[in-house]
Amino acid sequence: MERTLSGRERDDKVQRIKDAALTVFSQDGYGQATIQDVATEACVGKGTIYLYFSSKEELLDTILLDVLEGYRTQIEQIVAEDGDVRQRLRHLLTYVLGGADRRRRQLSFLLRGTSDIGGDFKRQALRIKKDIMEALTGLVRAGIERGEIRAADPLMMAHIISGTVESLAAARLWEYDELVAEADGDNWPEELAGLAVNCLYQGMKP
Amino acid sequence: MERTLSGRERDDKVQRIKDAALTVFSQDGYGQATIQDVATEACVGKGTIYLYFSSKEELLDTILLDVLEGYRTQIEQIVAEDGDVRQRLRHLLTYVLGGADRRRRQLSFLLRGTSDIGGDFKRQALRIKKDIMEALTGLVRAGIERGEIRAADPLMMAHIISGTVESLAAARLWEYDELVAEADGDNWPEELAGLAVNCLYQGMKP
Amino acid sequence: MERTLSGRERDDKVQRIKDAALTVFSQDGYGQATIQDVATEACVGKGTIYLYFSSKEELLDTILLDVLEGYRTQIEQIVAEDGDVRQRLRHLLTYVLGGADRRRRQLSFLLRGTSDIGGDFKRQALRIKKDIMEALTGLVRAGIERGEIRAADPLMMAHIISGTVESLAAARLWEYDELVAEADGDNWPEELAGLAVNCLYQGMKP
Amino acid sequence: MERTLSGRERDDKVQRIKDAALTVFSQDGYGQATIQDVATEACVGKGTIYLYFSSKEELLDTILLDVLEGYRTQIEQIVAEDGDVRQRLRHLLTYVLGGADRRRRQLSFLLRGTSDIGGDFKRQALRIKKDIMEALTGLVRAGIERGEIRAADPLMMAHIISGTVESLAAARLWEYDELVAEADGDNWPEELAGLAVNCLYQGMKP
DNA sequence: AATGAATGAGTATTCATTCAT
DNA sequence: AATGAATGAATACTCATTCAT
Repeated sequence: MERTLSGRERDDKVQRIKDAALTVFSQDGYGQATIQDVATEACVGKGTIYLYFSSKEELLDTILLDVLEGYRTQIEQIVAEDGDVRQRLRHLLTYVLGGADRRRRQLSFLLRGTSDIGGDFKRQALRIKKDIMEALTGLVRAGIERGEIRAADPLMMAHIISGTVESLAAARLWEYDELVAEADGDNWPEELAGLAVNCLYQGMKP
Repeated sequence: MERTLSGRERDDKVQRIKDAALTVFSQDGYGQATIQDVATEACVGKGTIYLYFSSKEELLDTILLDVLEGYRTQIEQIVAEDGDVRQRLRHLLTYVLGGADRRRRQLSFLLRGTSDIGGDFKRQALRIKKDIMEALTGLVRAGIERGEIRAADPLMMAHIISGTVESLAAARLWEYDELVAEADGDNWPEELAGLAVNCLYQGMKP
Repeated sequence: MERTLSGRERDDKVQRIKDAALTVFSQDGYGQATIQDVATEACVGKGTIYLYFSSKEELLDTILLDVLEGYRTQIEQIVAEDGDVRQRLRHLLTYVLGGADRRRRQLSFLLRGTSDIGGDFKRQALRIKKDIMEALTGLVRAGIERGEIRAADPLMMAHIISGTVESLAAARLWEYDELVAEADGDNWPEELAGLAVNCLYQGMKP
Repeated sequence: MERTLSGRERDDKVQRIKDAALTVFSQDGYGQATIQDVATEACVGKGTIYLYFSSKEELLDTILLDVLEGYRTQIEQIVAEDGDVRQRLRHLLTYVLGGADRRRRQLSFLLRGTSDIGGDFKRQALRIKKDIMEALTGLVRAGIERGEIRAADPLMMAHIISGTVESLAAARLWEYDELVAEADGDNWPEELAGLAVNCLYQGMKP
């Protein structure tokens, strides 16, 4: 009867637990959610979770890093695309604003989730944030080199881009303004992304 | 014969408790912080806190709203100033980026920890966020009317402003990039604000 | 301005506090009732109660003893009356069953209140209970001497009397049977008392 | 793979907790007893109690109802016996007065502590008390039909019986009179029961 | 004498974690 | 490997009691 889980089976179970944790934590908040909740959502026993994660906090850290890394990967990929920078920027915004429930849960995590994390993990999270900023800075630099973007402080521009993305994402998540709340066309994320990029490009000067 | 706290005395004590809670919550996170920690920091007994707040969560909600309202008030004030809009924008950024420890604690609070908040409070918090967005939108509209800003979607521009501010503030708080981390002149917030406003105005188009 | 309460004033206040405690304790139970509840009901400050009672428990003990002593006094008085024993028994029952709200609160105390009392007080309470049983025993003995009651164990008869009284009183208090619940004539306590005494006298033998 | 408590195991544990609670509550009173006391007495962890009872109060209610129901069951059984009513009455008294420590604890419980019970539970408790009174009333009616007992108000007679039993039981519990306190023969409960029944039958009339 | 603000000891309750099966 | 019953550390919250005014 003794049997060892194949790597594939193991990975499936771990993923199921992480998905459940993402759902439950983003719904109730890390503090309110219980391990039992996660276990129930994942259709496993409480004890099983401890076979794969040493503590509730490690579970939190893991999925936070997962989400962050997912973003980094995706953003780095978009940044590395061929073609003009403006198009890549539109991709970026479309990616963050689009996506269905699962992405929204992830976003909810990113935008508020750092309240219960320990110092050891914080460093990794900041490392990833830095990576993302660097990717954006690189994108700006590429635009300047290609003559698509005017020569200005690339890091500041990266902040402007990143901040705009996050602000729109938050608005979408909490639904606090019309720009995002009332968007309902089939491809509203793309349209919104286009609008945002236009604004970013032209600046505020008349 | 009687001994009832005057309004002033009462307010002082309440403020002491809120300050202590802000300090402790922003340091350890709401979940980790204990009421005893707050009481010790405020130099009062545990029970005293419950004379003024019905629960730990009410204390959290109260200071979160306080901080948010403080920001709203200040921002609305800056937005209502006379003079050109560009100058007001610089003020705004300087205000958020500047400030000493207390302001940093508040920021840390805003940018972290909405993981443990309940539905009733959430509505108020979003109401305030909306107010802030509306104030910014108004500022953009004023700029357009005055011919200082080109005619574009004011709400999108407000997002760009708000996002930029938050991104820079977060960078300052978590110290994850050089732009902010290495700023050390006497008036770096102002200089950074100026730089940001320039970028915002001119846009990315070459 | 310094002034000492006259004995009369002092007694009034003590009585007000005891009345309030009787009301509150019998309503909510000693465990649930708070000193603040008692103070509010008595229209005094919390601190004032501690001028006259050293602790919540002493307050409980005091009113329990008060109630018990009131019963003892009343019963000893009835037992000492002139005239035939049967008449005195009717008085006794009428006294316990009759009386308005205040008496009911007292009863509620007597019939359930011994759950939270300490050992030191218990002795006094039992002393009084014993006194009451002795008074009843004496009444039976008097009846036997007068030829009104057949010669049998007087203590057992005292138990029968006392038990009957308590059982009817409890039924009235908790309203769990028709005999008492539906009594509503103007002088139902007397009628019920008469019925009980008849039954007690004639016994069950056919 | 699985490990779920069988019904039997579960019942055993629940019973152990209820026994412990009965012991502790009757010793120290509900208010003074702590859940830790009960857990220690039951040789389980504090948390285990909450696996089977949702609160301290539910535990109290449960054992109170258990004890009451035990009495009801036993009394209804005795009442339903064959043979003459007088004999059944003796059984009844012997049952209540006799019994070893466990029964005394139960009695102590019934006669003390209804000071902390809530409204929902109260109804059930009164329902049971009513059932007991009805059983006694039925016994009296049976006696009347059989010609063993004179025709009189059966409910009043039930009160007389019930009151006598309780009065004697209380005397035994608190040991406040000689009738019960000095009883020490091997079968004193039966003798006392016989004496009581004699008195009840013959009445007080000479 | 009277008061009620302040206090902290005391406790019910929760829940992450363990471990026998 | 998987489970969930058992556990007790940890903590929010209550309230009797004190004491400055």
